[in-house]
Amino acid sequence: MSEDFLFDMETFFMALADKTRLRLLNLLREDEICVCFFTEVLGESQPKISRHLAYLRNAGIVEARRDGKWMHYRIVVPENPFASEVLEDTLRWLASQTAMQRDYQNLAAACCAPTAPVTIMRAPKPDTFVEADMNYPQELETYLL
Amino acid sequence: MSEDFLFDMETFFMALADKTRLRLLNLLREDEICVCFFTEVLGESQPKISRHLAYLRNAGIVEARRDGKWMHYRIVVPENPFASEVLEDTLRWLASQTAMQRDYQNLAAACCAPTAPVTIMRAPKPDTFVEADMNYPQELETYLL
DNA sequence: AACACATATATGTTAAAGCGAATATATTCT
DNA sequence: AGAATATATTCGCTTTAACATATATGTGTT
Repeated sequence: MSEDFLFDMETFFMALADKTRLRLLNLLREDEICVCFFTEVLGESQPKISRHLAYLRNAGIVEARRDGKWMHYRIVVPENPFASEVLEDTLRWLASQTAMQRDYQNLAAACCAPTAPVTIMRAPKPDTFVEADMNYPQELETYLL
Repeated sequence: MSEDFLFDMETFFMALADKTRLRLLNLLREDEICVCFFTEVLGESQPKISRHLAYLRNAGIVEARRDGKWMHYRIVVPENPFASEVLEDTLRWLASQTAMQRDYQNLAAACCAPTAPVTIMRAPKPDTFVEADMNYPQELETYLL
C-alpha cells in the first residue's frame, strides 16, 4: 500500500493500445501459447512478435516460460485489482470481436490441422487444443513426423 | 451488431495511455468541468489542455458543451458495454491513486477558495462544488468579482 | 464596430514508437 | 564441438505523438 501501483497506468494502457499486442492477448486468453504459433497465426515476422511480447512483459501483462527451445507466454493477472479488472474486461471485449474470433479460429486450425506448416510442425501445442488432437490420434504420426 | 465497435480499441486505449489525459479524466469523474479549471489545477498550458481534450473527444470518451465563452467537458459513457466497463474501472483506478486524489483536492480548493486566481475567478464552477460555496454566500460577492 | 476573454487550431520542432533486416543468444541434436 | 532451431536483441529508418509558440475562432461587452 506504500505506493499506488505496481506498474504505472500509462505504461499499462500503452501496452493495450496496439493492434498486434491486442491480437496476441486475444490468442492468449485461454491458455499459454508458444511463440511460433503467434508468428504462424498472425502472419507477422518473428522479430515483430518477439518485440511486442517483450513490450507486454515489461508492462507486467504477460510472463514467459522456457520449455527447451520454445518459449511459452501466458497472461498474468495483475495484483492491482483495478488493473486486473481492466485487463479482464479487455479480454472479454476482444473475444466479442469478429476479427479476433477469426484469429482464434486460425489458432485452433493451426493446432489441429492434419498437415501442419513447417514452422509449427514440431511445436508444443496449447493444452486447449491437445485434447482436440485426441480425436484422431492415429493421424498424429502422419503429420507430426 | 453489423460492425464490432463504435470506436476501435487501439484509439480507445491510446486515449487512456497519456498522463495528462488520465489527469483530465480524473477531474471529470464526478461532473462536467470548465476548461479553465483544468489549466489552473493541472498547471499546464491552455493549448496543451485543449489538444488533449480534443483527443479524448475524438476517441469518443468526452463530449463538450458550450456555455457562452466557456466550454464544459464531461465524460460520455460509451455505448459499447465493454468499453464502458473499462472506462468505469479506469475511473475507479484513478480515484484510488494518491496523485490523482491530490489533483482532485486541488480542483475542490480552486473552486472554493475565498480568493480565486484570475484565470478562473469568473468561471462557472462544477455543480459538485457549487453547494460548497453556499456555506459562505456572504463572502461570494467578495471574491467573485 | 472594436475590444476582451475563453478556447481551438495550425506550425515547426523534438521525442518516441514501430518496423524490417541483420545479428546475437540459448537450446537441442548429431 | 558443430550444426540446426527457436527466440531475442540491435540498428538504422520512417512514422507518429507531444510540445511550445503563435495565431485563429467564437462569444460577450462596451
